[in-house]
Amino acid sequence: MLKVAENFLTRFWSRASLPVPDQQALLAAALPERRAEKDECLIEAGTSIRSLLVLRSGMACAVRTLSDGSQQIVAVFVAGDTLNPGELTFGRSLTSVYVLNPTVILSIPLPELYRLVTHRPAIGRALWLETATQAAIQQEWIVGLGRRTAQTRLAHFLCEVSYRLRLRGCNDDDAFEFPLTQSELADVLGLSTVHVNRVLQTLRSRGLIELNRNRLLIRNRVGLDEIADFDPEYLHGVRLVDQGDT
Amino acid sequence: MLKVAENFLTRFWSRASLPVPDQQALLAAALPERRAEKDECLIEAGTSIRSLLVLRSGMACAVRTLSDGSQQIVAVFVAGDTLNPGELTFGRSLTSVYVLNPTVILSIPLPELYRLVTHRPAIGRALWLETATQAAIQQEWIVGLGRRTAQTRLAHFLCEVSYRLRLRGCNDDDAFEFPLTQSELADVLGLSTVHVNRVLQTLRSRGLIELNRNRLLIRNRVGLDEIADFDPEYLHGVRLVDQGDT
DNA sequence: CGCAACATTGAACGGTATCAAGTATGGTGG
DNA sequence: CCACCATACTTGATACCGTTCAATGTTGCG
Repeated sequence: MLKVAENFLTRFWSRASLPVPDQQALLAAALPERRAEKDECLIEAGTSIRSLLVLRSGMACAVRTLSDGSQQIVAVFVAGDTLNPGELTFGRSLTSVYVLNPTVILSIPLPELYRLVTHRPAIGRALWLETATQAAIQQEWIVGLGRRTAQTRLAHFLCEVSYRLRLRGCNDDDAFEFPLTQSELADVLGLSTVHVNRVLQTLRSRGLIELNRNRLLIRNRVGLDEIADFDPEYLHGVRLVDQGDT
Repeated sequence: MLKVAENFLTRFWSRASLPVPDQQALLAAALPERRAEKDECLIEAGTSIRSLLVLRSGMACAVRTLSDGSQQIVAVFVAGDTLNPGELTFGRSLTSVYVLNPTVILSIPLPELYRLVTHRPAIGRALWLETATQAAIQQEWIVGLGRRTAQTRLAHFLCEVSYRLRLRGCNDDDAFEFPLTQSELADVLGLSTVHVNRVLQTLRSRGLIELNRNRLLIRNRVGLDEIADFDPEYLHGVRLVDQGDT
């Protein structure tokens, strides 16, 4: 009974990635890919949504700005992520999305997308799954912000980004491009830039990481996982669109 | 063009609540409603999901327990909320869900649900929307945990719960049942129980709220909204199942 | 009545913020 | 090629918000 249900579930959700015909349909409906540069604003908070955005390469982040001018980054996106799967359902965006380093963006206009979702239910389910995956990541951030120390929080974030890049095949060894400034890290972790700097240095002095000029090298992954209290169970996303194809 | 798109969107998502025939189909597929008492565990972390759970009345919360024994509550559910819309897509739960006060639970077995979703796409979209709504609430919590003071965080949480209850029609005046202990509030807000107590008292002494014996009375809503930095824009959920019917 | 859970209070400690300099680093125009 | 500037990073001193520990008060329930 349980076995049957699980098989059915696997077929229903198609965990690995969207079936190829559905992917092709999505790509066919998309506008031509376009590049975006660092600090470019892809989605402005409060604006109505006109299309689904997919990050083909590079990184981006979603930011909330408070009335006192402080900021909190509520999501970081890597290649392959969908930038606004949940916001589609609201019709307007609650956050602003900014580019962190040079990226390539795929854009699918909403009317086209809704037509696709209607005729290809797997696409709708994939977007739902993507929404749920990002929600799971956010839950983990809540746990960190609420109950973990600055050091654990930072280490955990580095582990998460590394793991997510690896899932997408962008991170073969333990070194990768890491475009966030310390000030942006502070806005991710709910810390001051000064404290981010100090915590980074303790991680460096313990031989766990190297970080400079937008590159992160994990020297001791086991040690980092250790102090990060990192368990990747919560990262079971789907690849909406495969990376390889054009 | 924009107008057309928005009308289409409204039809596509049916914002208010699920069409009546779909609701009836859901209710027909559900097991008989059952009661659950305080502290009962509805979903255990790490367990595989067997059914969709809907809270018909009462309150519940989703908890993550860390390796050092500390806890973080990552979601609070009120009457009408779906307890695991996103977890459906994973097949297993990342959090434990506990009952906060006597509740009534509706349970729809997964195989039935998938059959329904296949034949009634509006149900799948409603669950997607519910997932996105809960994700939006979690984003707001991230902002609070990262960038707001204890006082603002607490006030904001009280405003949020009050607003959500009002959306569901469970909160006509400004007083309502509020079953969370100070220790549970601490686990929501990422604070110690001692500090929750002190912040509560400053809110009381300013004449903003009264809270005792599981009842919360908001004496000065405007003042509370003020220090809470509360903007309900992020709460645009859907009622998956109306409250009135049986 | 008496226990158990919850709430309240005080004192001392500590993690992190804030303020204020100072030091790379990289890009730009002359 | 250098002087200049902006941005990012580093470092120290001080203050505060919130924690921890410990004790006491309160409420409700078997």
